[in-house]
Amino acid sequence: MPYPFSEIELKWQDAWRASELYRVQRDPSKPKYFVMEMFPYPSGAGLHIGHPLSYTATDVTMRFKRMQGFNTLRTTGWDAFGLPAEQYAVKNKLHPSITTAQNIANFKRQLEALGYGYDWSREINTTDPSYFKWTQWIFLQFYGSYFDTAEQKAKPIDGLVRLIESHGTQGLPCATAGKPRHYSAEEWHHASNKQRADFLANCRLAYIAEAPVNWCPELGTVLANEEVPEQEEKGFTVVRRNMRQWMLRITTYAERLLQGMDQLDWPESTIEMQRNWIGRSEGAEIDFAIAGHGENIRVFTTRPDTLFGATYMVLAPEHPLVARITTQDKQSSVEQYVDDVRRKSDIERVDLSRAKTGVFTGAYAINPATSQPIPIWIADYVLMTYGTGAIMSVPGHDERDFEFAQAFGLPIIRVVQAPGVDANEPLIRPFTEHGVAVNSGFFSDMPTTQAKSKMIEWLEATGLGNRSIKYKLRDWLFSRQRYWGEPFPIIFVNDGDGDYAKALPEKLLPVMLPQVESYSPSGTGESPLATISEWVNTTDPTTGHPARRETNTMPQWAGSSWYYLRYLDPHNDHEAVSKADEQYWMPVDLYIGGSEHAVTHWLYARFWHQFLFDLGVVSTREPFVRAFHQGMILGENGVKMSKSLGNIVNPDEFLSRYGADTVRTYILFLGPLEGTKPWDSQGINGVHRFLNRVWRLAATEEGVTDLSRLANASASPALERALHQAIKKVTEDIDALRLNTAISALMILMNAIADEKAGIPIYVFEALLKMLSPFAPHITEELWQRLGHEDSIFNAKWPSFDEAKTVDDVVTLILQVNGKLRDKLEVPRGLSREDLEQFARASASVIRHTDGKEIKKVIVVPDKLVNIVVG
RNA sequence: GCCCUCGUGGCGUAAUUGGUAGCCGCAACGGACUUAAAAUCCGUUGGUCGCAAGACCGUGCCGGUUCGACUCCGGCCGAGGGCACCA
Repeated sequence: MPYPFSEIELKWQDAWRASELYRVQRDPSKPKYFVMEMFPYPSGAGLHIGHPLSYTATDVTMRFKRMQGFNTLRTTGWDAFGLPAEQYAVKNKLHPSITTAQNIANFKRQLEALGYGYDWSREINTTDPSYFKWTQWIFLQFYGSYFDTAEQKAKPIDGLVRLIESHGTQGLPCATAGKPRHYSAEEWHHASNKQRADFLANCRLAYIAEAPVNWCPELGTVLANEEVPEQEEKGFTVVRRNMRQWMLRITTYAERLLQGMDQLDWPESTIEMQRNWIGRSEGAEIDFAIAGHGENIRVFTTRPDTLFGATYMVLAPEHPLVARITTQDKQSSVEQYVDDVRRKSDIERVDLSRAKTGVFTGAYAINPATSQPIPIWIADYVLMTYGTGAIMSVPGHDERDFEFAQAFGLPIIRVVQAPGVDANEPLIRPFTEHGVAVNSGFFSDMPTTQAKSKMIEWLEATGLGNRSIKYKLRDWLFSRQRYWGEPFPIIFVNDGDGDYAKALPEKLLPVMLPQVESYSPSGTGESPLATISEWVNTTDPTTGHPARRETNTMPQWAGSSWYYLRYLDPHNDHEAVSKADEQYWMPVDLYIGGSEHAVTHWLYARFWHQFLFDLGVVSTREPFVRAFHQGMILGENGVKMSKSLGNIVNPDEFLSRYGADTVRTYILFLGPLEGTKPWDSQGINGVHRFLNRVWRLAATEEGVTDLSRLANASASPALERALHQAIKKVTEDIDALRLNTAISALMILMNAIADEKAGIPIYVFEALLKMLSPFAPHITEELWQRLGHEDSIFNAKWPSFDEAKTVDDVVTLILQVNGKLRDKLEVPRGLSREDLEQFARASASVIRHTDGKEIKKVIVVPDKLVNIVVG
């Protein structure tokens, strides 16, 4: 009969709730530890077995750190805006806040049943107006800021306005979108509100742009990326269509986001992924004159050393110069091509297997190195969104250019020599690696690295170009055409001059979602909010002019990009987080989340945090010093759990059969936290047996306390050693999140206790309980109480170990001949090399294998092994 | 195509980071207890050969470095994840 877990677990969950055991406050006398997991989206399906993996890992860490004397903060909340609630609302005409509240209640019940030590007084909910008020507030800060390119930080836009008032808009130290028209100080003075607003819109870190969305004409709605395949399967068409969107200028932080990762204790693969996502490239921008035009084409290249090999140029079809340089006779073919490209879907465009396409514009540029005319083509393999939207093509040393040149019979010349290849031999494939420059005028014979920097020097000296760094990272599309999201605190004012965007004053936050009749899409692609004219039409609260509200809503990322800060001060109604709380608790010491958030969520949150750092809202440059990805738990058949495969593991079943302590411990025992591993419903027996064995050390199966096995004595040397080894291993393993081996170490200690013939020393048993308590909090708290303790085990001190007591004074000496194991010997620790060698030579087995052979060498590793090498 | 991670018993895994491969569990088998079953406890369990002592093989495959390689290096095969014409 198993121990009475259900009774015990309910008892302690109630007791902890009543005593507010996990409620924490700032306490400058103690070091803090702030641990968190990715907060959940409260879906209608409830928890599945994957959720408790990261939650239990953080719970273990919290309890462990707490017992080590840290003031530990752990809480949770709800990432509750988002699509499923909205879709449910569309179907059932029920406000999403109602289903959200139901789902949260259900999730919370399940989390409590698992015995997690959350400080529920800090629970947050992204859809709560008291929360999203501050999400909107942060958006207003983005809107009210520009990025100072000289100081590499965000600053209030008011400062920029003062600069413009005195100096005009030329040469502002400010990252802008596009090429805005310029104003002198004088012109600015006379400009209209709209003109000023339009200019400043280009400088703000939150700005409006036309950006492509997934438009589904049949449904009359815009689809999220993850909805596209689903709807296409149903036979609906999805096309790219430009719509007015809010963007966040994350690109200005590219360099800082890159450099900030240097000090982070994050999975190497995640840092690598963020690095690739940011995609920094060093190179040069070079101007090519267009023959017969006054204008230049500016290109970006990472291989300026190959300039002599540029035999043609390619512009992106969307490049603004295309229309101007195309010659009369090429007009129709160019227009046809541009049109074709626009029609092509994303999937088609990124299909790498398809042959290169493009057309000649009829125009020529002058290669500034060779002074030779080279044809200008347009092709869709050049993207308008990267670099300058134009390239110099060096077919000899670039895969794509080579392919294109072959397809259209363009000249291919060699300007970088591969080792051991004749400089004049024709290229049969592009040589893209580094080598030595050839056929490159006075750059010839230089190794690639040197040729690059010399070429840049030459370009800068002649004014033809300059050193340049580009990033793949794009600005963040920050709006959705949906109902269930944070409304933007923005209105479009019409003061007779035309519409322009304007921030609502802070005191009008939060901007609430209106009640609507229908949550269905408006049909025009706009959000359902656009259909509510009494909400949309308003007046500018400062001037009284008529105005319209922004009808887009924020994406789900908005609320999750800063929630960790709100945990620190969740009820503050006059600031997002107080300075005192932020300075005490930040940074997050450990953040456990799935790898699906490795780039997006963690990059976005870092961006917001760095921005808030510039504003002085937070005092750390990075939010999460240590991050960790839990792996995935697969179904019993070893494949990903899914509804359609019917292999979803429901934790409720195991909770009722084995109890929360067993489920918690087993889920971590399954394997390394970061690994992907299948669920095995048989294996849980082992952990359950282990907890039962612990229970029976101090109680009967029926639940009656029985301390007869315990004794107020000291442990045998073997048990004493096992104890100190276990403390060492469990302590180090929990710190390193090797939770599976920590549990295994506890089982080994349990086995050693079982082997103890005399009474089990109480201090050994108590140490076992303390070390087990982060994993199995209920059973250990219960036994702790039965031992006579009045205070919670989680207020007890984590056991410490004595390194000297972890080692035996006898070691197993390994005897090898030619590296092969031949004998083992128990010998006292600390023998000299000579003594060890003597033991080895005396071994019968060693003698048998060395007999009659010449001993060439003897390797002795003290306290470990002797290896005799014979010829 | 490029980048990253990983390949160990029937299964999940472990191995002080170059020094006994298989710890801890699951499953299986044998035994004790029981009228019986469950639970519990004790034992066996990488493979081949052998009565045994023991020998040989064995960490995806091939090669290298080393007295010694799951661990380091090179090449290949396989699985998973990320990126995707980024000049």
